[in-house]
Amino acid sequence: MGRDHGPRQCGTTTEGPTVSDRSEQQYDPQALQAKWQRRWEELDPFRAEEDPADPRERRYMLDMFPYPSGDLHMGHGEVFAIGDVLARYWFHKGYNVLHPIGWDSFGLPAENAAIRRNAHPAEWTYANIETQATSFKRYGISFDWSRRLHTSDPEYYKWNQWLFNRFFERGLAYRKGGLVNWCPQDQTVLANEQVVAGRCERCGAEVVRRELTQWYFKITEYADRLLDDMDQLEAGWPERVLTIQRNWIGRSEGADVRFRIEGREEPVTVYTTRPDTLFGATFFVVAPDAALAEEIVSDGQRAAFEAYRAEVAKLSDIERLSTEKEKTGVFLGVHAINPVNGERIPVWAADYVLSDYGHGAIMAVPAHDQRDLDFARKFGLPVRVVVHTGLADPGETGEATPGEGTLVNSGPLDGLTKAEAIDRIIQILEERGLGKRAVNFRLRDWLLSRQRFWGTPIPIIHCPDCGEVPVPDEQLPVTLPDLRGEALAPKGIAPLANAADWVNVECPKCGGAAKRDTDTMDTFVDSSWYFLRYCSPGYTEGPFDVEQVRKWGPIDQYVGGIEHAVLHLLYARFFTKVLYDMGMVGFTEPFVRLLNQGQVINQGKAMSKSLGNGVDLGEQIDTYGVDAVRLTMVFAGPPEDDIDWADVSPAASQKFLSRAFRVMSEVTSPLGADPATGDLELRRVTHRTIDEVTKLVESYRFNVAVARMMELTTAARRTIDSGPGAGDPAVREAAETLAVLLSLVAPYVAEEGWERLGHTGSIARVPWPVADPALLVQESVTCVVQVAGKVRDRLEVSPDIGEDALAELALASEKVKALLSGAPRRVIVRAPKLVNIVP
RNA sequence: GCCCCCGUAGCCCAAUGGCAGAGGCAAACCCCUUAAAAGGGUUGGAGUGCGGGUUCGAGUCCCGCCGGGGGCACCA
Repeated sequence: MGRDHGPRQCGTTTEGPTVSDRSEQQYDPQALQAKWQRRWEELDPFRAEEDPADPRERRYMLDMFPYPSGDLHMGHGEVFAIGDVLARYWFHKGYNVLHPIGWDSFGLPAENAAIRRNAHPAEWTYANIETQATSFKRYGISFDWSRRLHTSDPEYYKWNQWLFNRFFERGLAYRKGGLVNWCPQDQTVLANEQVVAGRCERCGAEVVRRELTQWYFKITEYADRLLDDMDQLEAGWPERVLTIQRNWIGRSEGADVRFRIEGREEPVTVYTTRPDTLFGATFFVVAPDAALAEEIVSDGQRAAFEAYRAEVAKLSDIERLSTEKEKTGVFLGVHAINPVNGERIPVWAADYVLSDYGHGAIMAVPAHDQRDLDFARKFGLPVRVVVHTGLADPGETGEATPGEGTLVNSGPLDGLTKAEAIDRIIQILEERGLGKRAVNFRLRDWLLSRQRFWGTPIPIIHCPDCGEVPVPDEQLPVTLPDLRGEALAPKGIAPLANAADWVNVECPKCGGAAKRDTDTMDTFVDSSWYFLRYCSPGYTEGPFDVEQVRKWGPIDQYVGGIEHAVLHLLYARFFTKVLYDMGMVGFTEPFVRLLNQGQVINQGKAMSKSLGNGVDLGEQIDTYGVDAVRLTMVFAGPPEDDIDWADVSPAASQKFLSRAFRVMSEVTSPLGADPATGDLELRRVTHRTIDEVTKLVESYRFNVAVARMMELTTAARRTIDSGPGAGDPAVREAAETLAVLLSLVAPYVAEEGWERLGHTGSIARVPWPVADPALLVQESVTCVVQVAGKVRDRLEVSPDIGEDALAELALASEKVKALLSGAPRRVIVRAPKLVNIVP
């Protein structure tokens, strides 16, 4: 990008100081950046004030903190540019704003880099953090740098461990064995939320199932509240995110029904959303990996069952979940008894039943459930219609009939509708002790242990006598041992197990020989509460100062990508509720308003090395300047939309900023000139712009707000060139307004312009302009006169004209009269802008 | 398969149910200039994916298609 940004050498430069040195008014972004970055360091205009005596209303603005994977990229450029519009707006509005920054600095890439370079993950991590911090400062985001935090600092992750202990005490952190998602590439287990379509969310490798004992957070205990509290979010969160979370939590209502299995003492419970179809159950299915299957299989069928189970275990998630896959299964050689009609039905094992949903077993009603029907047809099992829907017999067509209808073949339920039958059968089951109403969730507990190094050690000591013993709070943090290079290489077990000195400890309870847990926490634990830490970043008595969080929280505005809909955002909501129950925070939802910015793509595709379509943020800034890049990000379209960098023009942004800068530089009226004496037409534009930009910023329509700033610039330019000229006080008013509005998006040029207008200090805290209502009223408006919906005439009328007067005026129009024969049937008047005459 | 969102000039995008165009890119032309760059200015161009409906009036509301994006997807 060999472009010269130095001051242009003008051939006409004269000796000594001159009044109109043209280079003086040249827009040189790089020079402004250097100058104002220094000034901001001195002036420190973005510090959040903790003083309780400060009367200003508080606002908390937060952007999702970055992972230090290298320098900032285009995506960061977008989020932070958008977030800064709101943060800076709040500064101008006179709020006491908290706008912090930190780093989500634990995670796998650091570890992989360390293995490659035979180094410690911290070296790579903290070097990248410094690079990003420098870039952020250049990018001019209004951060309070004094609150900076890094989750990989022991001062931070100590509190992950402290919180883990609290969760453990409350039974919300527990260990259990079972089939888990294993990423063979990253050599670690994953939470359900981190598996997308059977692949690792991080690296894209196909996930396999493994039987392992792991730590979990009991997020399912909060499933109901996570769902119900979304009512609080309806106003401030995008509907899309709420829908994704609702789907993910997946609440369903139905009944638990107890079936006896021949040869087994205890009845087996199944969950069904269609208890009304109980009389249509013709077989029973158990998940092959459920303990129940192993237990009840008959001797004669055991070999077949074990072979089947082994085959199923080999399948990857992608194969197992494929909708094209034919149903498979094996008869277990036993029968279950239908509790309502005493019928004997065969028990099968099949992998379309999941061991970890409901009770790992189902009653199969092939007539009214497609999956059961597919299975029944494959294995020749009977199909019995119990809900008459008017559709053809599923046994014949292969199409199950899950819809509404009238119950048949169902004893006491015959003749009832589906809804009536559900209520009735639940009543019958409850009376006879055979079942009860039940609710189920798709959400699973959060698997939080990871077999990797660069994360928070789980503060548990395994003692042969005492079991799982938490590391006492006063011994926290459990810091990471000093492992580097090859020692971190994934071997299927946690790297921490390699540090013998670290692993072998005394049991805090009995003093006997014991071992530390060698897993680390999912890094989503770190980000589940960091927003609370910012309120008191140096606090040593707990994860955060409860009093400070009470003052700042909850977060008024959160900005980040939608990819965290069921990851970070769900986990953070869960943590907040637990902390609420612990009495540590006073709110149940952490983020009042959420904005999901889109992605920056290029030529229709996500940027990637393999496509070679990457755009480098630093290079864009070098070429066009920070302000132009930020303006391009904000102006490209609605913030939620993706930005295709091939469709936008940072060069054009730079041109506009140059124009705006010249307007601000050319003002010749003195500071404090009374705008009331200035050009009325320009004043109207200025005040209309203030009014509109204010509303547009508050409703996130930043791209339109920028368009209005462009119009104001054009209007001022015109007044200077072909109106009353640069000395008119209205031009000063327009230029000063422009500087403040523009400072949300292009802070450098705004600061410099503000200074050239004769002001001192930073523009950042200058009060937001207020539109004069008198200047918003137009002298006359154009009224459209339609006949039968077609525009036939225009009238210049007073804005406060009455309906009757306007109608009269419209009917008096020659053009209208020419089209009317006789009295109109109807006249619709929307004063002062429209009259529609229906002939 | 089910659910959600989006289709407006060549392109990115505006438009409380009320004149389809605010802004930008690109294009063409003009001014400034010895020339170019920079700068200033002017102009043209869609009837809103398709088909119905409601309404005095539909880009906007309703129904059905088509296209694009996203979520869930053996969750009983």
